[in-house]
Order: sequence, then structure tokens, then C-alpha cells
Amino acid sequence: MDVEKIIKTEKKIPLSSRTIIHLLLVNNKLNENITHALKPFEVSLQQFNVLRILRGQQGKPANLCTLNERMVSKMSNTTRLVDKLLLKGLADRVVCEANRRKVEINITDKGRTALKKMDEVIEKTETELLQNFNEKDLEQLNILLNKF
Amino acid sequence: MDVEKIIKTEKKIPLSSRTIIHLLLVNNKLNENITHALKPFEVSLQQFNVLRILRGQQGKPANLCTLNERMVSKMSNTTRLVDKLLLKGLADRVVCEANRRKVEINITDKGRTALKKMDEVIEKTETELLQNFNEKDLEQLNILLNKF
DNA sequence: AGATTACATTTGTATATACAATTATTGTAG
DNA sequence: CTACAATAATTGTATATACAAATGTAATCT
Repeated sequence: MDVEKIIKTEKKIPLSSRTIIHLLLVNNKLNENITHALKPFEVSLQQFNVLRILRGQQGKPANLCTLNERMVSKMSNTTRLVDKLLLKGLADRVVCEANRRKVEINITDKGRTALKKMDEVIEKTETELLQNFNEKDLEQLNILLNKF
Repeated sequence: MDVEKIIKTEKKIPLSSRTIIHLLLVNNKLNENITHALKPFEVSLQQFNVLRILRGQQGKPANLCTLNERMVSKMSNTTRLVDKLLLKGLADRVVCEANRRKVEINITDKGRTALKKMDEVIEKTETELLQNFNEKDLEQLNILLNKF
């Protein structure tokens, strides 16, 4: 990924700006590839993320607060995101009887089955995206990203 | 930035998945901070990006193709993005006489003045974001990002 | 108990984005 | 010159997202 070539500039970009642009470009690529991989399942990256969190609950239902806390990119509107999952039958939602302000959201069997298939294509996509990285590169990258 | 803490999981994430999530988290932070910095100017990151491209043209007008080529994140709809800039008087647009299919987009004086102020806050934001990085870190990060 | 505050979610609204279809103009092959 | 293809931009539509306001429920204070 050659930053200057991609944004077609001949000028020398200061290292700090270049780093930020570089990261934004990488992110575009990640989003594009992951979104494309999820397309056949008709779920967005965000929806996929929520499904994974729901599965991670291991039986315990999640409420919206919990989801919001654990989501990779916090959304202002998790209600409508979950609505989409309900519509597709991948999750269900009931009002929490112990505290009627809360809702209890669970992944359905259908959701679990679909998610298993998604996991495969996502893993494949991640491998493709990271094909030029060896173990040591990845460790180093993670160390550097920790500085944010 | 501690990935496991942010997404509140105790499970060990495979290094490749962890790297992808790490990058997505970093990107969220970048977007949030930059968007927040641009808020007083009432322009989005994309609009700011286009303004910078227009200035970089040094007098030569840009058409939509050119903009799309040079934009950090390619958009399906650059027309409406430029509309926003026109509305704010930061750019202007005329039909190209040599080839009436094209349009010629220029940054206005008002746009140039506004952009100069934006540059300052963006530079400040970038410095803040990268405060934990030294020169060598940045070089290393760029080298690693090149592998995408 | 009644009023007030805090909590959890939902809804309204404006804006942003993705994708496809459409319009207008130019270039080109026969 | 006409028909067809290619180019450039715009528009339509559905979905996504950000932010604020509103709703309903529970907890707290006097």
C-alpha cells in the first residue's frame, strides 16, 4: 500500500500526517473486504459484531447497555441495529422481568448457525488481509497500536 | 489502547483477529477525534479532504473524477459532497466549456481561509493522537502498514 | 406518599453513504 | 451522418449513522 500513489500526490507528506492517512486507508480496505465477505449473509459489520457478542454471552442474555459497552465501534443507536437482527430471525428480544427498563437479547439457533458460516469467511478474509504479515510483524504492529 | 479491556472480553483472541480489531478501534478513535476537531467548522472529514485536494490543485480546477481518484476514502457520491461545499461557499462549480460532460470545481477564497484554520486544529489533533509515538515508531508503523 | 433524579431504551430528525439507474455529452465505427 | 459505445456527472432509493429529545421504569430523598 503506497500512500502517495493511492492519493496521487507527488508532494512529500509529513510523517505524522502520512501515518494518519495510512491508517485511514488501511481501515477503508478492512471495511471494504469485511463488508464484502459478509454481503452474502446480508448483515453489516456492526450486526456481525453484535451477533458475536451475543454468542459470547453463553446463555446469559445481553441488554443494550452491555452490547454498547462491548461493541468495537460504539453506536448511538443499538436498538435499531438489534431490530435488523430480529427481522432476520438471528436474535430475539424480551423485556427483562426483573427490571422492566431493560431488555434481554439472545442469539437464536438460526443466528448461531449463520454466525458459524460467517466465522469461516471472516477468518478467510482476515488471512487474506494479513497475508504479507508474519507472526513477528503482527506482534510488532499490535505493540505499536497500543500506543494509541 | 488495551483491546481486551475495551471490548470487555476475558477470552484470548487469536493474533490475526486481534490485529484487525485493534486497527478498527484505532480508526474509530481517529475518526472521532478528527470529526470532533472539525465540528466548529461544520465540515465532515470527507469535505475537509476534498477541500485539501482542491487547494492542492494550485489554480487548476478539479473535476469529480479527479476528486474521486485522490480522495482517501472513495465515495459513491461526490456530487452531493461538493454540493455541501458550494452551499457553504467554500467551493464553486462551473460546467467545463471544453468538455461539457465535465465540471470544474475550485476552492474559493473563503474556502482557503477556512481551510487554513482547519489545518491548525487538524495538526494539533494529529499531534495529540500520536503523542506516544517517536520518530522511529512512526517509521516502523508506516513500514508495517505498507504490508496491506 | 409525592416529587425528583437516574437509568435503559426508543423514537424523531437530519445527515451520510452505498448502489443502481438515469441524463447529458462526446467519441467512434460503419 | 447515424447508431452505438464510452465518459462524466447527477438523481433516486434504501440503508446507516449521529445526536437530541422523549418515553417508561426504578430508585432515592424529604
